[in-house]
Amino acid sequence: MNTFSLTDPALSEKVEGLDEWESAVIDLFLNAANSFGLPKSYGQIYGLLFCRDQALSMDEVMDLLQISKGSASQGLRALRQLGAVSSTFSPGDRKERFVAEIRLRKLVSGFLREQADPHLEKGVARLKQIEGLLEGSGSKDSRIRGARRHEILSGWHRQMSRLLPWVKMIVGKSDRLPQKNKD
Amino acid sequence: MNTFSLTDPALSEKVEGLDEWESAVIDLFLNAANSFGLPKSYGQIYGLLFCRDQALSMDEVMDLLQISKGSASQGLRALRQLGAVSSTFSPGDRKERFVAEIRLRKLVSGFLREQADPHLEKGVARLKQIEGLLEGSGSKDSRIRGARRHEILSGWHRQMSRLLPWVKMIVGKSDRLPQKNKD
DNA sequence: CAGTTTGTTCAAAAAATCTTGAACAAGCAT
DNA sequence: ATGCTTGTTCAAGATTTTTTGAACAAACTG
Repeated sequence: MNTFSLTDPALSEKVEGLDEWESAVIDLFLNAANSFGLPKSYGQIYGLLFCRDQALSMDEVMDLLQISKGSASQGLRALRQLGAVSSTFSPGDRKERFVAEIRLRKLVSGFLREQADPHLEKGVARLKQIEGLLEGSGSKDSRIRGARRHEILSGWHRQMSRLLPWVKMIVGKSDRLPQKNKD
Repeated sequence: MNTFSLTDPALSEKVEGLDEWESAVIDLFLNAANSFGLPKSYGQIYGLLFCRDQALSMDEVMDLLQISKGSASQGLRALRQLGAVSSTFSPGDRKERFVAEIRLRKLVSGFLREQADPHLEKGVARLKQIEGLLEGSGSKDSRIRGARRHEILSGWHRQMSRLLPWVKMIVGKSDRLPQKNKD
């Protein structure tokens, strides 16, 4: 299936199957991933797939981005978990192939589902823990102050919980004016 | 003004001026800071100030959290920059004292202003750069594909730009029903 | 079944990030 | 001015996170 030998010396300079604009897009996503708290390699992988029309195999991702097997494997898995890439098995080929999800709404809601929602849930637990600690030690003054803070945090939690669904709705809906989109 | 000597040996065990619930709240913010991509110490500092009614000096922050001068100084400066803490100079005292901003809307809008807005601006530059690169090298096919991707990215940028104002509005407004708030 | 191909895992190396503390600057008080 | 207090800076050290690649498992192939 592979038409050239794995040890072909002519291959050593075959790097850079990327157009300039593709490198720029990949770099853009690298930076974006960084500021979302995701590893740079995730951004690179997503960026590469975003640029391409056809699905790429893990090998191709490794070659084009010059990253290790481990990074490619872990990155693709995490991106699929986030809903940012999906994979297909073309029949008659054992390779799994990957494409980027390009609907912003899907990306955002996947990100929120995986990152924000868990934090909100842990928040509930934390608030209960603090509530418990309030009975314990400390002066009466401190306990009153603690109760106030607990209320504030509960309010924040409530507001954030209400915000997230709005975000999911607003993004991908082109404001609120109905407008053709191919979603 | 300071009633005890700086070298008072009785002070060496005076650590832990924190109630249990305060430690829990500080830990909560430590984790929150982490997931927002901010250093843990920023979270600790904010958490401590959040717990307290009176403004604290940098020294007090250092002592109570057991962090270094450098961390305290940088953390407080960054938090002020984010609008998460504000400082006052009480007359007759040379120390600067800090309090936490507890209005969620202020916190969110400060965060967005400092973190999201700059990225959107850099995004514009990046898009223009890609646009330029599209003229350059690559097959005609590639250039068409690149132009498509550029459109998609522009659309995303537009949507994110529209989203942020909504977030700033929704948070702190208790849904959209008018309701008394002391902002 | 032995040999391939494909993908995962994880411990160790590399890289990025955060923290520390000593040196420094600025301003007040004596 | 001299000494004290307060706060900043930044290079070096500590810590955390990410990447690598070799060993492994699974599934197909001939």
